[in-house]
Amino acid sequence: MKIGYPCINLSVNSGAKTFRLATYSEAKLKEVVENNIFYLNEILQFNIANGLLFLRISSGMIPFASHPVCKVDWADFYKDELKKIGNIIKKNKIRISMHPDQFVLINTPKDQVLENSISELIYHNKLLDSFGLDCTHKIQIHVGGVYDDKQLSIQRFIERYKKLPLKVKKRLVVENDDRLYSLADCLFINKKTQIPVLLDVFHHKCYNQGENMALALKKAAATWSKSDGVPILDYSSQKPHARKGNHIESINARDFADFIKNIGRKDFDIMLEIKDKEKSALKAREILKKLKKL
DNA sequence: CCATGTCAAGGTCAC
DNA sequence: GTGACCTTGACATGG
Repeated sequence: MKIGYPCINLSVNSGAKTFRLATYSEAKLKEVVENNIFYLNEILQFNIANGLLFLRISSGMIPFASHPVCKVDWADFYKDELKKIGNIIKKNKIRISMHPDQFVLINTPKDQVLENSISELIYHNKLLDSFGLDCTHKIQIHVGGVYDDKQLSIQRFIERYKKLPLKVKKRLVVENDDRLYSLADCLFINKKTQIPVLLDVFHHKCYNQGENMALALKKAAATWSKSDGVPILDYSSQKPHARKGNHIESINARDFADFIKNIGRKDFDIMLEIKDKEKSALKAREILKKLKKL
């Protein structure tokens, strides 16, 4: 069982940079990418030192990678640096995931949105390929919008998924959300496409079809094949006194321990979507040690 | 130097 | 109708 956190680390100087489209230049892109690769290594070193073997890499690694303005063959230009990072990841058995932005919607009715989404997915896959990582390193997306007709929108997801490049399909997993598409919806899509279902534990609590957590875990895990690796979970909890769906600032030790008791002997890698990032990830590791899960 | 409006991209819903 | 929210605030202009 690996514990991870998303994109940035608040203990080390994360240092990742981006810039505005208006100031785009090839030189600027190269400067920022070089910077981002350097700081990714800093985060990896922190993780290795602290036993955090799961990491979500920011989609902003290569700014504008999928935008027409970007003519730089960054994968080739930085191939040695990217391979070096990949070797560190592989040597230390770290698992990587990515989560494209909210603009990636393969079930959209709009051609332009679909085109942008596919370009963005190809970029994510290319980055993971550039590290030399296999397809257990996943890209997670949501089903998308409802567009006033949920059944039709699910059907569109299925058809669009089938037409994606093979390598993208092998990396993609679909995640239940907190309002529109539940675990049951994702499982239906899995039946038609075999896409693995990533269970977001918090979203499942927000929106479900009555499956208790133990059953939800079992059903989601069953959609992952050997080549997909250990099933991944996203874990968070409700921020007290905030709007439903807001993520908590720091992990609640008792809730997490209670949750872990549902998983039985099954293995999962857990991504903590919690505001204080690596701090909660370290706490989670301590809790797992006490429960003898590590 | 610092405050703050704005940033490639979508869609939903609480208010 | 607006704005917060979603994996993450950071950039850059104007004062």
